Amino acid sequence: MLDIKFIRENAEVVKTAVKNKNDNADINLILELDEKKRTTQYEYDTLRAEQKKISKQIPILKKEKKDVSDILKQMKDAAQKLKELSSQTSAIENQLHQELLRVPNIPAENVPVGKDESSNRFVREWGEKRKFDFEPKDHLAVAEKMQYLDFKRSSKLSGSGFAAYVGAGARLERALINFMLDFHLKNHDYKELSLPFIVNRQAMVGTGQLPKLEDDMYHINEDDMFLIPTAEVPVTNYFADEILSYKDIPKKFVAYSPCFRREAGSYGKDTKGLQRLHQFNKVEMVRLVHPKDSYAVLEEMVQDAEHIVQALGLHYRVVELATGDLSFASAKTYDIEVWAPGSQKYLEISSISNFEDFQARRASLRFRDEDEKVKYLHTLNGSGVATPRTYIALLETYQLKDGRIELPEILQPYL
RNA sequence: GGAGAGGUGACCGAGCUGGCUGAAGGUGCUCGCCUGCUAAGCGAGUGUGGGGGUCAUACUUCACCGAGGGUUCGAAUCCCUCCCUCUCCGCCA
Repeated sequence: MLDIKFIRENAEVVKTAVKNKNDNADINLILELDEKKRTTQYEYDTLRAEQKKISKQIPILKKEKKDVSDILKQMKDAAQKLKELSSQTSAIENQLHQELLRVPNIPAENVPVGKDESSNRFVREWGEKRKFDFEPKDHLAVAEKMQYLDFKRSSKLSGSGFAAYVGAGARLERALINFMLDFHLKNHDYKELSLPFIVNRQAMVGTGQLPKLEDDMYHINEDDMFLIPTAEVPVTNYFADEILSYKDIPKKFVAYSPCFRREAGSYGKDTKGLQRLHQFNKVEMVRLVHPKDSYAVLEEMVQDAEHIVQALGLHYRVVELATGDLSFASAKTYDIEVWAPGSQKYLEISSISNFEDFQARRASLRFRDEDEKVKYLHTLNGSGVATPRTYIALLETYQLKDGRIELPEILQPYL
């Protein structure tokens, strides 16, 4: 969420940002509601102050045995008027709040402006595309030969968009998760969290999935709860509504979770095999940091994720997202795309974002700084990394001519 | 699911026979004093959010005592609904 004061004073900046993000939030409506809210509230505050003042006199007058029936009568009218004003104010306030929750975060200054991923900026790459002396198969073909996956049977259970990992194939998936968690714990000094995979509405609002992206979330009607689309949600909201001390930060967490996404409106788009699933596993990094550090930390997190891909010996490239490709809540995002030689394309396996104070404001994540002032934290998160597409890259990169695969040494202890 | 207890400021904890309570006391924190250093001690200050006001302070006002309603001139205090925590019982693993 953006600060209403900031919007009030920088309306044009915000409007440009909204446009660059291909969003349609109505800033004029917000300004109007803000104005209206302040007027109504001022009226309420003034009358209420008067009411309190007079109310305080009543017991004193009574003590002096004076007649207060006139005052009481007059106060009754004031009370009625106050009731009206207060419900008016809260109605406006509510509407304003709902509108504010729909305003996207402002892209950071150096983010390339552009309407979609075609404007993304290449940052760097690592390794190179593996060369084969035979025609490399795609991951589905490899998986079939190895009997790692069974989509026919998973669809019997849950329809399309779900995977069944079988035998050594299931083990490889689990190996990846454990390897990545251990790697971050040992080499990057993260603290592991294992949190609920089902969260309430407030948590989803806190990280910015709601209200805009509700259609893409799995909702449990009976309890008004949601299956998490990423561990970012429970982990980031972990300290919601608290005021930490500057001594308590930075926080550095890594968490494994399954991720549930309805992927509404993405039919047929790169959905083959493991590419796009309604349920997949991911190891997520989350940082809660002092505002002055967040951009340095962003760079660090990209490298934390890169180290994983490097350890697996997979060729990848890093791109910086253009404004139009940034997510709703993000101010700046890097993607890591791994090379899948069988499919002959790069697959996004990690998205690392700085949200600045956007999520912190929604979830009320604050800290008391050295100067005693209460400030919003900056939040960041990044995949470290998502398993299905890493799985694809592994199968395709390490396949042998005879159809078997030879996985990197570093995974061996987990297999 | 049933019975009981409870949810108050960064934290702990009073108040809960309605007005003098934004809220005692303590801890923590900040500043000062004291101390050879450390610890202890002494003094002062210290809630969050919004509005008005100011160059900025000052000042002023409103909201907030789990959430939402209600009663009342006036509610942390009374009533209703819901949520959460703890203890016991039941149920399932």
